[in-house]
Amino acid sequence: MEDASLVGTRERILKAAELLFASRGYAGTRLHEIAHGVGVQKASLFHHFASKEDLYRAVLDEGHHHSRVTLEKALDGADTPLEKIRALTEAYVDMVVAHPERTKILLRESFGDVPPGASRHETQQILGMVVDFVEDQRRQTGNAEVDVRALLVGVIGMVAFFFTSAPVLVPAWFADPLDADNVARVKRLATKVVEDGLAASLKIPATTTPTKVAAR
Amino acid sequence: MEDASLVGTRERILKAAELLFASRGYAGTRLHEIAHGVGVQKASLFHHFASKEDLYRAVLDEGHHHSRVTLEKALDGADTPLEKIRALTEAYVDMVVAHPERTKILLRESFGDVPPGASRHETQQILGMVVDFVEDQRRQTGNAEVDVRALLVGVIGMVAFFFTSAPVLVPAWFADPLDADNVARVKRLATKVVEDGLAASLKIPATTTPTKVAAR
DNA sequence: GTCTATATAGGGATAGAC
DNA sequence: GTCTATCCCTATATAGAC
Repeated sequence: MEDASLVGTRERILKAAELLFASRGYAGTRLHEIAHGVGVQKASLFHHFASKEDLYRAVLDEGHHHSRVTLEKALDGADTPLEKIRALTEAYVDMVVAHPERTKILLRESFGDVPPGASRHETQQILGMVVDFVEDQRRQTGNAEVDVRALLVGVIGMVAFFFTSAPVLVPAWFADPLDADNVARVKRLATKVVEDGLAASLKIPATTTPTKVAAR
Repeated sequence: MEDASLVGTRERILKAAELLFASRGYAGTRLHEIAHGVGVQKASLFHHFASKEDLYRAVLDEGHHHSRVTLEKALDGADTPLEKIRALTEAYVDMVVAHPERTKILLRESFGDVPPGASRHETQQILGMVVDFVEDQRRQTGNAEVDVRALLVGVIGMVAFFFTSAPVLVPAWFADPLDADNVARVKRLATKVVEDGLAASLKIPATTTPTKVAAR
């Protein structure tokens, strides 16, 4: 972590923009709010970014890049297929927890909440990467009965929604949704869903003893 | 289903507004688009609703009301606790499938995408109703190890994301996401997650034979 | 109850001094 | 590279005829 005063204005704008785009959406965010968040005048933003749309795309690109790197690293860092899948799942949860705003923006992307010009290309590539890997494994075992895509989409929805939306919807339910307990809880749930879902396909032993969610 | 020409203009406005608010969000939706969807002039909207915000709230209220009625009906229509929980899960999936736009709007609500005045009161009440029921059952078995709230939030995220966001994100993956096959698939996955998650608490036998997702 | 015309405000973007 | 001042457009909302 570097001293905030040492990072360039461009970076501080990106950060403030990410925060606001996440909570208000593209159309709902006002440039003067972003400027205010940075502590600068609205007009100054245009020195760093050509337009609001350009700024949004920069935020989006950063998110895509980070996601891709994180997931690739998880995939490369583990050895066996089972370990890779576990690493992938945990890395995703960790990523969401570490960057809930970014996650929210990517979720918004999946709502069609994007400026006119933007495409879903990047996200599609990243999801494709994950699915390709899992399907590769699946093909080797010859099992065709699991829909990897549906499972992936379901788990993403589960994890992302839990950490980004639940706090807004029912703030009283999870005092601090990002605390270690909750993270562990969701990680366990996600891992279980993934592994049970893929058990038959990947010859993973089903983890399901009737769910005992151990206290921390 | 009534003839479209027989429903009042107010209802047709609500419907067009729901569609647009769902896909573009509150801030991203223009009143003239809604008017165009109805086939009427922009100014005419103000005869039926005092303001854009008022219209949005009406759409939201309708969604809340329908959700509450649907879930209450599912709860009342089943006998044993296990059947009630299954009915609840299936009813939720069916509701999402039948009204993806409404679902998207409620998801947006959980993003904080609401006009200044709105509150999350209604949604909180509905979620509370479900949780209260499940926790009631849980208390009778004395098991304290499952976090019903986390499970509920997770499943909602999984189901809602699958049907509303996945089609936008990766349209190529699910030719028709709302078709019977996909619905069955998700229903099975959701039911499994719920029942495995609650198995220990409700003395439900764990369903987990290593997941075999039967072809239709 | 719907229309045309218009008022008004606010937001994105630019000009140009410093 | 940041500021102040301003342009210009669009979106909500209103007025008032039909």
